[in-house]
Amino acid sequence: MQNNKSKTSKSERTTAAILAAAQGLFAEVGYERATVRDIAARASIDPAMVIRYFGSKDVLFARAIEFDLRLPNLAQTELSRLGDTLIRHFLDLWEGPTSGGRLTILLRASATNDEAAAKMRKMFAAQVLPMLAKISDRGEMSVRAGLISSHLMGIALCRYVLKLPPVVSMKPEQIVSSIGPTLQRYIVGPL
Amino acid sequence: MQNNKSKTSKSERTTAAILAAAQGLFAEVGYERATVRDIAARASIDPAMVIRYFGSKDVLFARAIEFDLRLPNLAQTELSRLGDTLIRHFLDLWEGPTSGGRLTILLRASATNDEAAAKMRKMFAAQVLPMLAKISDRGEMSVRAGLISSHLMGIALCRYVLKLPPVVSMKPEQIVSSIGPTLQRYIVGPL
DNA sequence: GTCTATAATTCGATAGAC
DNA sequence: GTCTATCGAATTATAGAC
Repeated sequence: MQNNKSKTSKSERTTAAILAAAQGLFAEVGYERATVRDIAARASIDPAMVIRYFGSKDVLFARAIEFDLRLPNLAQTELSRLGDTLIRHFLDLWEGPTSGGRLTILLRASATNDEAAAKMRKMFAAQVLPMLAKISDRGEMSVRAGLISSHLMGIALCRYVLKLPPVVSMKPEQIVSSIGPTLQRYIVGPL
Repeated sequence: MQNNKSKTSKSERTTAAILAAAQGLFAEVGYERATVRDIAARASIDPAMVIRYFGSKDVLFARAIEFDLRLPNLAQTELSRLGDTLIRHFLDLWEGPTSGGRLTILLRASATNDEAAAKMRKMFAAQVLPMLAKISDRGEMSVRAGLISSHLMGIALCRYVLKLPPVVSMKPEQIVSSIGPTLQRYIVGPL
């Protein structure tokens, strides 16, 4: 009959619903506490369908954290505003609708799941390091990248996972003006 | 017969062995993946003894993360060296034999376990905030504490949990000289 | 494609012999 | 105090009816 209003088949919509439900639950409670049953319930389908469509919980998890970072092109950024641009982009990433949830999943999981921690290290080596290497040829760029990543990951941890009150209630602009200068120094200043 | 070479009873030694094994496993794989059976195996005792001595896995976990922070007395520190002193003490704490393991347990677990996350928030409110309040009456001390905590937690996460190569291989003195000035600004500088 | 029923493990926790 | 045996609940995953 083909009387669906969209071009997506029912199975495609079901798959998407499962994935969305899984991302939500993984982000909220982590890998181990997010059961297949709970994911199915949130997607309003049968638990058996989750396995049917994805094969296993492990595969579903791998799919849920699958994405690329889309870092900003700092090569086109005014030299004096590198720090500001970096932290602003970071906040947009985490608080945007697309990747925010997946990043929270990954961060939460990487504390106990080695597959997730490995993905973190891989993203660092494959994306963060090259991005910084492009804008500066100062020495010890990997150390600089480490310092920057540490600060940014700490913000994400306190704001989105631990929910430390003062960090949660800070407005994005306040974060930018406070942390931007620090990142600026880590990029081009003295160590 | 009382022919033990030490004054500690066997039950006390067993309890200590269980607690040590639990701390090790909790630190390595987190709360959910550390099973009572594995903990017992590491302590070379029967799984039933774990429950007998501690009542439940939850209680055992609570005992494993039980400690106080012993923060430095910054009130006696030269004003210009507050940042240095803070990061140096932080590193000593994490890399020392006494509390390092427990802190790793707590950090790892707090990503997925709400009890652990609540303890983190409690430690922040009960110890970190008052410490900073003592040395400065500038405005927005809770924001300053949040910035400092974010950076420090990020270092711990990248160095002891995610094991990001450049952060792991940094020497303590390099961390102090890089991050000290940042913390100094977060304590007494402009936001 | 969907769901019921259940297999196969694994978990924390308990009962009771010794 | 210690260990064997096991319970009951929860988990992922599968088989098969519809």
